[in-house]
Amino acid sequence: MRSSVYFYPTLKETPQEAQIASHRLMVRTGMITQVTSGIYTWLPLGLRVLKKIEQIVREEQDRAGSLEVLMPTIQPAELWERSGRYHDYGKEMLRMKDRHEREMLYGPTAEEVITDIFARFIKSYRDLPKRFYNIQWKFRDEIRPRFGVMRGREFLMKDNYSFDLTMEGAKASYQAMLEAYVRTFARMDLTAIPVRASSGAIGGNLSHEFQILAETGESEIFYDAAYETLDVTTLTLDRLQTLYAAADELHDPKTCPVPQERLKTARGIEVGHVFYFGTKYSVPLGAFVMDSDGKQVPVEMGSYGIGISRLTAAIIEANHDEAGIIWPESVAPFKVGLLNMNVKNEACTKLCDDLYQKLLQAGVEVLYDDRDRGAGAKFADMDLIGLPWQIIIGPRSVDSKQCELKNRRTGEKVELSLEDALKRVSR
RNA sequence: CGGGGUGUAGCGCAGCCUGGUAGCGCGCCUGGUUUGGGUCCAGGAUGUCGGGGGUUCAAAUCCUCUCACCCCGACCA
Repeated sequence: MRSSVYFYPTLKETPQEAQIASHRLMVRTGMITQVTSGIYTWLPLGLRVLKKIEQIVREEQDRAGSLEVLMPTIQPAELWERSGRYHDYGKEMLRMKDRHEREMLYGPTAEEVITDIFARFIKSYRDLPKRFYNIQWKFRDEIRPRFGVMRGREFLMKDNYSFDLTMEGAKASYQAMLEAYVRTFARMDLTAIPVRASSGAIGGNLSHEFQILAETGESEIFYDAAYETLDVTTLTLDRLQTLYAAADELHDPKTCPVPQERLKTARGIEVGHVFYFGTKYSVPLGAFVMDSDGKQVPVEMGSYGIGISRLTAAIIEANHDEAGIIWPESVAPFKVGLLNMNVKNEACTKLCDDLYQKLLQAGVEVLYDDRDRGAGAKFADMDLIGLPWQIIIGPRSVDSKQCELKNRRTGEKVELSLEDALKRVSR
């Protein structure tokens, strides 16, 4: 993509409403722009990141044996009256009426819709287990939206719902999701620790939140120091249940089993939440199957959320410096920034254009800064946007046939041939 | 919802106390200059001063109502 035709309105100054690093940087890089409180437009650069995160989440959900569906953003109140949540949910639910005066709502979550679908189509234990997920915009009319997309009112969430015949089956689903989550976050270079949590409005009795440790996290968490040396890739539910980690609302110093010297405290950003809630929805919404004895039994359910739009902000919180964002390669909007130091120098521009074409042919996602701007402005913009690699070509490259390759994270710069730079970023 | 704050050019802000021609920096446009860390020079454009009502000869400024946004808290994926 050429900068001259792309759209990423970068700002030198920080808009006053942006208080935390991720919000500041998302606005300054032109990833998002606010429409009204807690509601944002995703501009091209931000949307690329959002889609990459979404795709990683999707791949890991698929790998875990879940089936993607797409449920609507608007739901009828009637469904929620059946589950009993229409009145319980309170003001956080955005309600509206259609032209026939029927009560509708902008879905804050989708237990009712998916459970109803299950109930209508699945009748036998032989069809279990089943897990359905969808990646869709949700709306919760937060009391106080803040921190940009970290706590927006409209947000993109992956929500997965598991249906099992037995509680043991439900625990296996829960375990599968735990594993999927660990893999998902690891692919974004994030370490998210699962902590015990209250199950809130969704209800149930087994629940973990995935927290990314960050200064600006909204919740305080308490955890066993053993977490710090934990190999999350082999984490099982049983092992997890022996470890102590709790968010502030569940932590009680009097009953905490961890000795003081091993108890750690930190702030965390909740990026995922897993629940087991048994038959809370299957009974009222009629999600019963016939078991092998010919009896109708309600299915055991769980639900599993990942805040995709929030993850964008959380990744930035965990990956930035004074100059700007430092994207992990897996979610970077482009892998490489190509900087033409002097667009009026024809030989220099030809070198850049040629390398740009080769990068495209090699399938490398590249943002080519071909604008007629000062060198300093280009460096500053590129550091701000935080693409993992920068290839810098100037008039001096014309004779030397060398360019500079800079690693945004380490700041390391090396002089090398154009061919070697191409090879280096193509792998 | 309680407490606090802010609305003046696209962005960041000054002006308001003490009423009298609406300003600065960045950005934007034109021309030139510069081109390896936000070049420099000259010229230029851009405002329902959040909105309504009031006081006054005169309101960005005073009074009043209202709207929006932000921060702290309670709440929460």
